[in-house]
Amino acid sequence: MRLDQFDLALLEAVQQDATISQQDLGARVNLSSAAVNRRLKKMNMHGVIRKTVALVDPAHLGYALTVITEVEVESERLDLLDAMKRSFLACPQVQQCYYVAGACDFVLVMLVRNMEEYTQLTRELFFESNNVKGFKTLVSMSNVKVGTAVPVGSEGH
Amino acid sequence: MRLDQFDLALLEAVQQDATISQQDLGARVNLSSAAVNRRLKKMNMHGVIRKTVALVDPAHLGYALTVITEVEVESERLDLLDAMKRSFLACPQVQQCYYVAGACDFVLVMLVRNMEEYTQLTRELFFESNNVKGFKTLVSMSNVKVGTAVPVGSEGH
DNA sequence: CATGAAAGAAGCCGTAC
DNA sequence: GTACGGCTTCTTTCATG
Repeated sequence: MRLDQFDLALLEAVQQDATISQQDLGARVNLSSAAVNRRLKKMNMHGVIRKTVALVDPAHLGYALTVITEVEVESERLDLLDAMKRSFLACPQVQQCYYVAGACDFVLVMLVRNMEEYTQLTRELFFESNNVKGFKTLVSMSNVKVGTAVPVGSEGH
Repeated sequence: MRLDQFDLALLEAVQQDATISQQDLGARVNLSSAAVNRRLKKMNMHGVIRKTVALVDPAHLGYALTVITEVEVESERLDLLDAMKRSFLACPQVQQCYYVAGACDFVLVMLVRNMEEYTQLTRELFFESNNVKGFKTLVSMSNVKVGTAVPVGSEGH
């Protein structure tokens, strides 16, 4: 799908705040509310906009700790990797999981209430998998930036 | 702010899809649309819901690569660290940045169009800071999970 | 104090131009 | 692309347990 300057301007706006009314969006990008409606609907259908969600502050739900875990696997056998991926996907505390090339194999970003909860999770996710050679834990002291906005237009030099 | 079962059920729903109408939400949790409206407004004001945003598919904007970078700093002097944090915050390709305890000091999750863009960013962010001892690059081969939903209720173990 | 019902305001979205 | 109009959704008020 081809995106013009109007689409990009709309994407930039709704990535910051999806509650802005379509006529306010129109005023911002110089378009009628009907045109805004059509463009947003199109981008939703084409998957440019994956979904619209509320972002919840983890602290208000007791999730005080962000932990990053680098996991090294024993075997790269596809069925074993898939089983691991599935267990990471199913775990609600796992916010993100990347399968990476490099020194380790998986990088996980997790949200936990306390260290006990993390310890418990490492048992479930790593020890019980029987395919984890080792893992390294990095505890976040400061979540400097936790963003969701994809760069739009010419921001990225 | 104290959250009851209704609030938690609403949070769980709007974290998945914030476009559901308030009366549909009400039907789901057994509450009138007016009550849903009041509760959502309250949680917005108290910061339990930080914001509501559209999630954009990076691939549709040409951002094909996810790169994780572990940065080791030269000096832990506060003013130098702050300057680094600011530069990470200001960089739109940096999706997340954590200041961590452990083997390295910063973990960055970045979204780039290609390796050239990443190389260019490492120059701007790391070499020009004059406070980076070294960094390790992990390229994601598969974004297994990139979620935003904070666990709610008894999902956690 | 939070709820549900109902009325008024605001926003969405199809049709026409 | 814009302008209009019906229809849905939101939001406030008010009486109630």
